[in-house]
Amino acid sequence: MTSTAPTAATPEDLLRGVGLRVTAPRVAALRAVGDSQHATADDVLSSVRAELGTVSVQAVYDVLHALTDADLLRRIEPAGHPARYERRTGDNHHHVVCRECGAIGDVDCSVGHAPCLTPSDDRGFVVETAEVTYWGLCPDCSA
Amino acid sequence: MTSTAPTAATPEDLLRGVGLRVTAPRVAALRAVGDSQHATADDVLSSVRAELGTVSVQAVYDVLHALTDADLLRRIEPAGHPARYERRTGDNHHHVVCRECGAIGDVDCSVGHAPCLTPSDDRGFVVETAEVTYWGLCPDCSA
DNA sequence: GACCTCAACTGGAATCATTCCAGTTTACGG
DNA sequence: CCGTAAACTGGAATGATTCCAGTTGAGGTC
Repeated sequence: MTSTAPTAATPEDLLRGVGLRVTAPRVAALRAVGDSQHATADDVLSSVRAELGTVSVQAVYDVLHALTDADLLRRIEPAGHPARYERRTGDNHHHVVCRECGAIGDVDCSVGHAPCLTPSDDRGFVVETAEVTYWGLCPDCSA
Repeated sequence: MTSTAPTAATPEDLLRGVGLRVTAPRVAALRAVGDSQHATADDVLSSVRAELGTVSVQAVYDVLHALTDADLLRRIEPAGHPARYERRTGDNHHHVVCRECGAIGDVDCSVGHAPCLTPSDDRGFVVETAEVTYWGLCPDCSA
């Protein structure tokens, strides 16, 4: 039982919706990320293998890339920790990352309307996105 | 020797100031990072070797860690790119990172007083720092 | 100014997430 | 039901960084 959002679309529908072929690894991966918040590629690999049997490492990376490119998943890459994936896309929310174990929590943009979104001086860069990361210790590790 | 203004501290003074032994690799690394803004470990390795001859890879990583721990350097770790180091520490300024080449620019905190510094909901995490990264294309790569 | 000790350095092997490659399978439009 | 591009397989390679065991040297002590 997943989040009963207005978009209660099945993985199959989601894939078709963005014009991607419906394959077992993709369906399984999409479900795996939905079930466990902020799963790593390795987590996804385990889940998918548990469900389907033999699936190559490469397949999972391919799938995660395809889904990320199609905006069905969002990739989070905290410095010093393997990348993690989540289903919440589109809303620009941020993350708290545990320095110890790499655990991640979602944080909605506090000031309401994307605060730091425009740099004071863009240094000639064409800025596309702003990303806020909070670093600290998760409940478990701060014991 | 000439005891100059406190702001114009030599690498040697900086090292002694934080209680670190003064060694050739450290002095050279400190200078290398100061000269080229946002140098990678590899950049530093090259500079240090150009100055001193043979220096081990490990020595440079050790040095960069020691200097970062002592707050003489700040480490920036942009997702998908090797870590970079800078001399500006203490002030919480942020960075623009080029998606293409990994080039980095400094950005002072726009809204003046650390805007997103407190998450709306800390999820039980003990939050220590907030980090803002702007992603885009540098002047060269946006051509 | 020689001595001692632990921090710092050497060099080579190992790690880990991720990607590259060449060949095989499969979804799905025609 | 067929053909083809897109997906997947499995194994080797990459690249930044770290681990390890042994050697060197900075700087306090006498």
